[in-house]
Amino acid sequence: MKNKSEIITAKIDILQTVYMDYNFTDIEKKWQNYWEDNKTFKTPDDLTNPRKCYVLDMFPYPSGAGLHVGHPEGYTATDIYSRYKRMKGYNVLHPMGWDAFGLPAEQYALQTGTHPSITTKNNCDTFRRQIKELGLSYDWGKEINTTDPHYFKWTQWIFIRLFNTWFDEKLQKGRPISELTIPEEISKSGEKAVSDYIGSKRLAYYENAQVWWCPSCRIVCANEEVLYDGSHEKCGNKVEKKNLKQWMLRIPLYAERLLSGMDQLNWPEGIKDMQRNWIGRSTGAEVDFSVDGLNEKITVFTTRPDTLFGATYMVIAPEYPLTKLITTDENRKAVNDYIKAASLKSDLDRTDLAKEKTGVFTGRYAINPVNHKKIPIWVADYVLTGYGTGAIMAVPAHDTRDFEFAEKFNLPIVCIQDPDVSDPDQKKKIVAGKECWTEDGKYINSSDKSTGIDINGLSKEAGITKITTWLESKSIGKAKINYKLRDWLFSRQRYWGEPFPVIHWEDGEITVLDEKELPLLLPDLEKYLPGETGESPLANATEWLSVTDKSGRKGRRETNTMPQWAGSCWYYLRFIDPSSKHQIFDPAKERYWMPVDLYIGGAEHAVLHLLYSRFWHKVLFDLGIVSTDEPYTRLFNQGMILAFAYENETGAKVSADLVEERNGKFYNTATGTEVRQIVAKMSKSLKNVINPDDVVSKYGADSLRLYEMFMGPLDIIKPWDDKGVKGVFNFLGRTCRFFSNPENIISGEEDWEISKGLHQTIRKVEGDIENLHFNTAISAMMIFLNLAMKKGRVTKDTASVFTRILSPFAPHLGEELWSLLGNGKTLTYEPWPGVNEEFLKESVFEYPVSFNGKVRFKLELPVNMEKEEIIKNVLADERAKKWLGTGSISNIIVVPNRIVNIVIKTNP
RNA sequence: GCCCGGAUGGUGGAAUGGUAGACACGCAGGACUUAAAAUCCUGUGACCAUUGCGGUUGUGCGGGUUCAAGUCCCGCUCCGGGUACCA
Repeated sequence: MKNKSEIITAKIDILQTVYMDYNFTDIEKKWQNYWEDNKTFKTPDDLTNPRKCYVLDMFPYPSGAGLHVGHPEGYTATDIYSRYKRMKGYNVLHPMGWDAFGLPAEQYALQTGTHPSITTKNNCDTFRRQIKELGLSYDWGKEINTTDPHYFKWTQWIFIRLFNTWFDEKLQKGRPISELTIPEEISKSGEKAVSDYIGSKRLAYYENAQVWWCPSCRIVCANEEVLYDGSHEKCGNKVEKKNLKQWMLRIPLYAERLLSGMDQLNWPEGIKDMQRNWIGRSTGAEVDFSVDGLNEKITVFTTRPDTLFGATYMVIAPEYPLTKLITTDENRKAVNDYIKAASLKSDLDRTDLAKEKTGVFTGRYAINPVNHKKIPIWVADYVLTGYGTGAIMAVPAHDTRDFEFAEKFNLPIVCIQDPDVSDPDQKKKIVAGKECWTEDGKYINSSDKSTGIDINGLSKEAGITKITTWLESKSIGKAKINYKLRDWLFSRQRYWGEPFPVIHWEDGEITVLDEKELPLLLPDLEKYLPGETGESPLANATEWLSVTDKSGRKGRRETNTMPQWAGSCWYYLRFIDPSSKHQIFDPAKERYWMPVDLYIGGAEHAVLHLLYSRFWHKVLFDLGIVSTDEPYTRLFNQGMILAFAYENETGAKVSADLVEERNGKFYNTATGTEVRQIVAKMSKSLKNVINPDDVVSKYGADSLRLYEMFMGPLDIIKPWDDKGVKGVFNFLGRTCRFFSNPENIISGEEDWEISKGLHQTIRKVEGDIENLHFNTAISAMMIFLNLAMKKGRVTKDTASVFTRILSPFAPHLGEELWSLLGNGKTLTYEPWPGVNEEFLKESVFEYPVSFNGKVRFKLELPVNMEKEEIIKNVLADERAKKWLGTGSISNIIVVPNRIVNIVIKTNP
């Protein structure tokens, strides 16, 4: 028997467990289990629904560190969008998988002997668990893993297609190699010439390439990975140049298609610009300079052939093929030393404007075709082999870096453009070649009797046209479009990557495997260490390596593996039909789901991944394998999430666990000195890494999701602030307590103000989801909750509507409230509430009345009032008289339902 | 150097050329509590005035367009990211 007070306490306890507490841990577990058991997010098989939406995340590399708070940012955004689209009646494809080849698993294998596949599996398990705990609505039946042979079989299959495709420049289209016409003079020259010709057309080719080699990682680095100081981005050690046989892909052939395809895409303009700049199209001309005393010519690319008369010297890159031939004996040692020194510098280092120009004279001269003048040929490392022809003509009078070089080495400077400057002294200096003039001007000093060309007095456009036509007529030059984009180096000397389905035969022939032989599996190895010479670890797999064909010809498998890009170039296609055994995917499904409607990921992939992926997609499109020309219709880049970090007066970083806050200031607990709070990338060394697991256990997954969306616009860089999580946690707690309390839910007619607020909220949230403005959507829901709490009660219909619009953001709480409202099953497929315009109509508007642009008072008037009436009412107001004072009205602006502005002229 | 972003209270941020600072954090005060936490209520750009009404100023800096500018234009500064002596 209990006494009275005990009974009361017990009652309160029950009430609290029923509706007073926001018990997120139980709620989230319960609904995650429900979704899993009921396969709630299984992708619909019905391909007749015309409304489809393919929502894709950039799939993660499953690192050993587990999920980072940066991951859920994009994942939550796509999840909200997916859940919203389901409620809008769309068939939604929203998958997740693992980009699991890569260096860390291999390095771990080197250290411990653990096979990378084991490490990878463990990491994937951790990632999957963490992602599931966030309540993300992925169809786990569509999970893929790039290291799974069922997956990389098709990566190899695509490689074979790249190998067997050539680009028809006339049609601007990739075509099967069997459709390549061999020119007669080539077929006459024998089998070798024919196969060389075919090889020169394939999109994938094998060639000796000079590459950056990191001796520490024993890996070739892409140019993009070499840092300013010549060190490797990944490990920080110095890299060096090395010649290795490499697989290359001819991506520049698709430059025009990659450029024009972007016009119709709904991508951020900044990202499109970055891709355009990376492709780097420039129009100009190629001009041949003959070399004095040798039967050779050097071709240069220039965007300004009109400045040929100002070309007073020529520069070739140290790696230029003719450098040795051109160099005279007396200059040979200096040139050789220079080439050696240049080979140790990174491109960034070589091309840094702030650095002192270096170069050596070859001892040889070239002939300027416009005036037959002899101009010296220099070698300088600021000219790169990768761009243009690896040789330039220098016009020092009108190019600052050529000018600097010419001044330093005392080379002639000839001004050929009339400078448009008012200062006569400055003009004199420029014309005399003592100062550089980089703007345009009418040509001077630009004619020659011996060649008959004269462009003096012409403007830039006319000059370019005239010179180019003249060069073409003399067959010493031609108009040319040049691209910055280079062939893509597509092989790595690694173990943990897709093996190339390629055999090198003893007679020199290179063949690809037959489709039936795929997948070509990785051999099991005991040693994962690559050779010091640049040999891949696969060279250790002696049994796997050697092959013999039917006629007894011996061959060796390719030992390079594909880069990590390979698997991520086409994964969005496999998600469509991941278990397909005998084809890459079912074409009917591909036609239904493609293109990807929304693709969200980090801006760090703005260029490389997205460009490579678009390139593969276009090849597959040309071959009729996919049905769309572009893979991703709409792209969005989330901004990085940073964290607070601390530094002392000298700028030295202080570990976050050594910092305490007192009265808004921060102190180093070890030294007692004050430190400054800054915002920096999360890193182990700063001890400012936020683990999503900790946030989930403290506040719940819904709070983590909501906070990541509430922090600010999705695309900006923003710092994580633990205090901020409390704000959204409070909101969810209030929501839970308010809507789960039966006393607050009434039947009958809804209060007009609440209805109005509710429909405003539906409209705002809907528009904001479409535009990915999740922060303001959440704020709109907070405003509604504040209103509802002020009013104290809402109808069941209102509760039902609010629960549904909240559910894409906080799905666990959404489901819980939905079931408390008496619904038996998930709200995933419940219809998105419609907006009733009746509630949004206003009868009055509170006009801000301003005088000379400054708002002075407010006046409520009917919305449909005529302008004249409004003016009359405003001027009749006592307060207007005060602000008019003694001034006279010169104008009155009335913007209906917006503002009234009275312009006053002050009387003296 | 060039390209792309960005700069709004103590903090994160809001604002179709039309009331700057929504929403939230933090802070201050109050209620509840033995107390604390939690929760709820009120206030909160700065300056001046204050009994009350209120006034001045304010979106990195300097100009401009406009009846009206955080927003558009021109010129800068600083910060972040990318990066090719790109000929």
